Amino acid sequence: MPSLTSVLGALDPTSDRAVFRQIADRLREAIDKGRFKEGDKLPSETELVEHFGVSRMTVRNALALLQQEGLAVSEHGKGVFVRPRPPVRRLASDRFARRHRDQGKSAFTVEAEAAGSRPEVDSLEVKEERPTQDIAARLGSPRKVLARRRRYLLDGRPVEFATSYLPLDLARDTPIAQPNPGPGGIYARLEEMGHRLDHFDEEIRARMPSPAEVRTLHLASGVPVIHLIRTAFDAEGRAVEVCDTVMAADAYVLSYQLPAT
Amino acid sequence: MPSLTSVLGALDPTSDRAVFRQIADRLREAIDKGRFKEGDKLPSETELVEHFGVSRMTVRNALALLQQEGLAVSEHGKGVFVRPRPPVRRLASDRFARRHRDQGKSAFTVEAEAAGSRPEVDSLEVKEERPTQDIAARLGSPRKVLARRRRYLLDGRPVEFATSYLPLDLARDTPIAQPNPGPGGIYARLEEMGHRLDHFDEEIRARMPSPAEVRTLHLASGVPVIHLIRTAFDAEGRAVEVCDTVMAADAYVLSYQLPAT
DNA sequence: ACCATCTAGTCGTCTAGATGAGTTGCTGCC
DNA sequence: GGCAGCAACTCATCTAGACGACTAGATGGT
Repeated sequence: MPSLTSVLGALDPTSDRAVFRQIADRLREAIDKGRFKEGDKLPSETELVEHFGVSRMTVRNALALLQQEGLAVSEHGKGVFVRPRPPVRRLASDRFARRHRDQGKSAFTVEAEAAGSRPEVDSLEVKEERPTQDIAARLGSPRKVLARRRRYLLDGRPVEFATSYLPLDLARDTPIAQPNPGPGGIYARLEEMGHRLDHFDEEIRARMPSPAEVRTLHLASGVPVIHLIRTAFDAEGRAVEVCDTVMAADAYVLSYQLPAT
Repeated sequence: MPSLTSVLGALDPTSDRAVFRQIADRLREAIDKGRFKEGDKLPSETELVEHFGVSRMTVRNALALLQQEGLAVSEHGKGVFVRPRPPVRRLASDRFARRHRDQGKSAFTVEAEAAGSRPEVDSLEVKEERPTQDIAARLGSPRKVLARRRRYLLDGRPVEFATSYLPLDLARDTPIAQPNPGPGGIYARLEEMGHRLDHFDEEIRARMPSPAEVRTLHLASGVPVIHLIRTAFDAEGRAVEVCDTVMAADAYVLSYQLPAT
């Protein structure tokens, strides 16, 4: 067990950089250099207080900084740990290709099982609603919409929360209004109903999660979300579905292939 | 001027929710309801201390929470303000289409001026380097690469930092190795040199910024970054360029159009 | 009119404690 | 051996106060 001094060094009293930032710097360096690896426990607050000769609030400020940066997570009663990087799921831009729609399982399930993970879907809710202004504008201002909400989990960890909106006049009394819309999902049903899909628009934003999103996705502090809004258009140019997805950013890499036209 | 009580209400002493979280909840509600608008000053720490009857650290914890959520920013000596949402720049998936490459200006400059903003590019650096393992793998393991670094600003605000990597054997002694590669940028030069571009791969991640990125992009706390890695392939399937871009997430919406094949 | 200075108000940093609550492992009883 | 309970350690929350640094407006002199 190397001494704390050899791992963290000491503070520079002549520096005008705040002490808690210097402590965070030392810890960050140690993590970057591999002195602490993913999942390792960092020195306890008490140990850092004694090592650097500062008060506990100063040490806590330093640790809070690392958590905001997404480098560390604290666990009450246990310690502060280097944040483990969960395996990421790669979303290819052809994930809605027709050739992926023939199977009975959802794209999420197929991909997850192929990657050796245990997929789950919960919070399934299907209901009719008045659309928000934004959703209504994207769908051509329907009075009401069908909303399909669900949460996706990998190996028990929630990673994504999605809501699909469809104009109610289009979805009412169809399999799309059922909790399970059948093989190939709602896109297969839409095509069967004569809405041949032409293209999708996807808008991507990144931001910090709301408190509700932190609860739903069990997000550690320092983990942003990716907010993806996809609109599906049929061959007549009508927007037939808007899917609003919030993803834990540490669980995803989005991948797009663009032709160089 | 409405009283603080009418805007913020009081705490619930029977709740087991931490006091600083309750204070943050009250402030967040007030912001959501429009009682405080973008750019408005929140009550000072002293005012909140007196209103809620708690110590200053408790109030500061509450305000820190709002800043982590990206809802507020503090300004030393002035106060804590509801974070203004800067106008976002939308990046379309056809932004590298040939038809956009004819003009003398860069895509960034043209788009920014069209949107009425004042674009700048700085930190221009062009040099030869040994590639990192990741870049090397994407480019077919060249021994050395040409790296082109630049930072983009809109109306004086830095919004994006990008580095392009090209295999050195391909870029050496060409206009691409010049600070200004000429009209249409390096993609026009690559095509002139016989590398007809075929397609781009883009990988998108979101995460919290490193301290270096906070400095380079002047990021407020609670603002994540979007990390985009684009690889350009020529008609022979060779990777001719990798562009590594870090964007302030509050300044961008990425937009992709996907065919429903 | 201009500018330097003062001052009140603001957030930033740090100290030194107290109490509470979750986790873990040990100890001693059965 | 098994288990209940205790002790030690962890982070979470909160208090009360001190000093520093930055901002902006008021003051007053040139």
